[in-house]
Amino acid sequence: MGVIDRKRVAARRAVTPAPLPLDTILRGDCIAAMKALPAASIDCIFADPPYNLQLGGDLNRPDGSHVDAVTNDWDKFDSFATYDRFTRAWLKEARRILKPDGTIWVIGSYHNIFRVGAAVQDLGFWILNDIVWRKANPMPNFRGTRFTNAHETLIWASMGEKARYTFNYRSLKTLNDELQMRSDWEFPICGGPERLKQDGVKVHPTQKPEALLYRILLASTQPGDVVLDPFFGTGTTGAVARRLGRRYIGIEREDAYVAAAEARIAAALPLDESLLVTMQAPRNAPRVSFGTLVENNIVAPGTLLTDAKRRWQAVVRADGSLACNGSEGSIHKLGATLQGAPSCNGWTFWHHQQGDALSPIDTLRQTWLLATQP
Amino acid sequence: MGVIDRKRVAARRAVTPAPLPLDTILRGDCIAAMKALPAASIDCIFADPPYNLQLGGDLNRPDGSHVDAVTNDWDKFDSFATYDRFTRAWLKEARRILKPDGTIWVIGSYHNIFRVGAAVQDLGFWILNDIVWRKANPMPNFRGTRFTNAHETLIWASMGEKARYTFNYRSLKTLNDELQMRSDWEFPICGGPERLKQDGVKVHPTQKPEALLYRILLASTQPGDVVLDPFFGTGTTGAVARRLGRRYIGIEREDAYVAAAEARIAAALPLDESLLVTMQAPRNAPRVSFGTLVENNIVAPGTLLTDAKRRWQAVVRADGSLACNGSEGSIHKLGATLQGAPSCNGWTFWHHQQGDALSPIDTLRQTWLLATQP
DNA sequence: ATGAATTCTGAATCTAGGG
DNA sequence: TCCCTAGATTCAGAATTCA
Repeated sequence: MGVIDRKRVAARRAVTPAPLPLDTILRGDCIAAMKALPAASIDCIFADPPYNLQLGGDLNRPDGSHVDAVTNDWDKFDSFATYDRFTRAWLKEARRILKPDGTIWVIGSYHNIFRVGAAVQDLGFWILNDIVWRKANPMPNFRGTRFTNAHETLIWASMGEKARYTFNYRSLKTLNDELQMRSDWEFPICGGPERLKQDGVKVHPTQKPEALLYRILLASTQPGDVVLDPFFGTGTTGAVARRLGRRYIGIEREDAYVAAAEARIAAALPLDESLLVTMQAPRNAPRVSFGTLVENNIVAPGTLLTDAKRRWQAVVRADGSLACNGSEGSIHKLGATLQGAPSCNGWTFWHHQQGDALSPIDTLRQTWLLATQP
Repeated sequence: MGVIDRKRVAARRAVTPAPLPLDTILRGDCIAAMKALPAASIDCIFADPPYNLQLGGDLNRPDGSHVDAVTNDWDKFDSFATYDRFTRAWLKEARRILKPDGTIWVIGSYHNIFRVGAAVQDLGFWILNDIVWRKANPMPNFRGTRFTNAHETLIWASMGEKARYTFNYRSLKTLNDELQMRSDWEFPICGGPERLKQDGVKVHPTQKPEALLYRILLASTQPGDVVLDPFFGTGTTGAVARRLGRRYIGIEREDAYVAAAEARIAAALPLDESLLVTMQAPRNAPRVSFGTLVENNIVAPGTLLTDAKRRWQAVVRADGSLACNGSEGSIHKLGATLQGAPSCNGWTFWHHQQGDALSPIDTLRQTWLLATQP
């Protein structure tokens, strides 16, 4: 449970097993290929499995054997069961190779996403969000028989309820003009120069836009992390991973897709490392205690602090504790006590006189950090 | 498979069985109550079952106030297996009492919707659409640990692949300014005078907005059709059905909810036709973040931006943040920091080289809007 | 009375680290 | 594993209070 900080990220990267086939495309069946990868070795998985049950050619049984051509007459229950077996088989392997603090993304439509989501939960993953990709330019419903199918759904899950995971909250908030990123994302469908074509014909029927993978990888991975895509197709995941300084492993069965993906990724330009520095959460800054400021006489014992509305006034004591009206405690504890609140961030609650105005003591901490950090 | 025309609708209404308890609320367990209804007698079902939220401890806002969460007993289930049994039991009864050309709607969140969707498919329903309700004003993620959970999902299904169903395509297109209605709908959450309160406290923790039911009933029922809601709550379905000239049957266990629903429905007035026109919301221009331009490579990471007088030069980073002389932040924040101003419109402050001249980055946003908007 | 400012609240699987 | 403490964290709209 919780978001991973940088120290921990560095520690876990150091133990990444050596034999991973980094930045390559493994040709073949995704379940067999995943079986050959070491356990707990992957930071993030993005999976775009086949959507439509009637595309029988895309289905394999858990043992790897091919499912014979599905006709229009196939029995409905049987086909759902077949799809479920396939889904649970590849998800199980995905779970085996993910690190304990890794996450998995799966994209789908109403044809398959409910089955995928139930399987994700049944296998012990813990859903963090479902994300809606709103298509800016979806294909209309030509016959006027339903609502325009204008979105697809992504599921984002960690390894379990208590598992840690990476979520670059500050980066995403910055990306969204200082508003929390929501669970509904709008992107155009993949077209224009980005859409891979061969002799004027699109190479892959469901090529995903790079903007979608850009947001996914920026949100849930760190530079250097290993991203696996078991349904690699024409390699959108690999191209974006390379641009963003992440390592990728792709798995793909069709030779034509592999060839297109390799050319495409080779042409993708990695961003300069300095550009991959993103906004960091304050929790990743070194911790400074209030006592440090007192010890260094940034705040002298005897200084009077008040809240923003001057309802309470407390005196700083020699050990960095505060005292007010017979109550005492740390900057946090006393703030909580006085307000009758369960908790309180003392850094922003307590203020000191700064000329005519009041200034939160957090500014003193920032000054101290700037002065002491290299 | 297909949309029902009016003649066929008239024919099927003629054989509606007599003993239906129309426009009443049945008090009790939804499965038992449905068992007492005749088979193939209902035109449409709207179901808002418990979501099985599985909340942890208490949650406080950053200002210390407490979040009033859904802690009701009716939302507690032992396990996924228990929830699945409950779901399949009520869906099975729903299927029995629906007419062959009826449809069912179920709303849920990522906690339960995948299980519901899989059950819907397993029981032989045919999913017509999944619909996303985008909340205009969702509760934020206070801890910064995930994406803001800003939507809920609806499943709309017919009785089978070949089943007929009602879809008022023209009505919905008119409602949507002569554009096909899409699968993503935006409404505010239920609040204001519409939200039922008793002594200042909300009567029901999850009251749905009437606008949502309005669109559902307008899309998938005809005047006079019978709409069943097995989780009636405070009767949003009944109130809207009455306004739109549909008949309703509600099922609800909690006496307090039943009483509130009865009073509410009695006060609901059939809607004047002129009001239908005014209920169309104007489509406001979508907000575009600077990050959108970066994600879509309109502005590449590494691009240099300056202010109009070239006093400062900043580099665009991968998450859409800017960096300049050791300062960093969003286009707005960094502009404010450099100028020592409290705020700054980054769109007009920052410029990029355009031939020999400088051009504000707002022009890039305008170009993007023109290219992506219909 | 009117507008500005402040407060309140909504289906939420909502922390991290050390002892 | 439990307990304790530090301290990081929110958006839109409606309701209410204040000037």
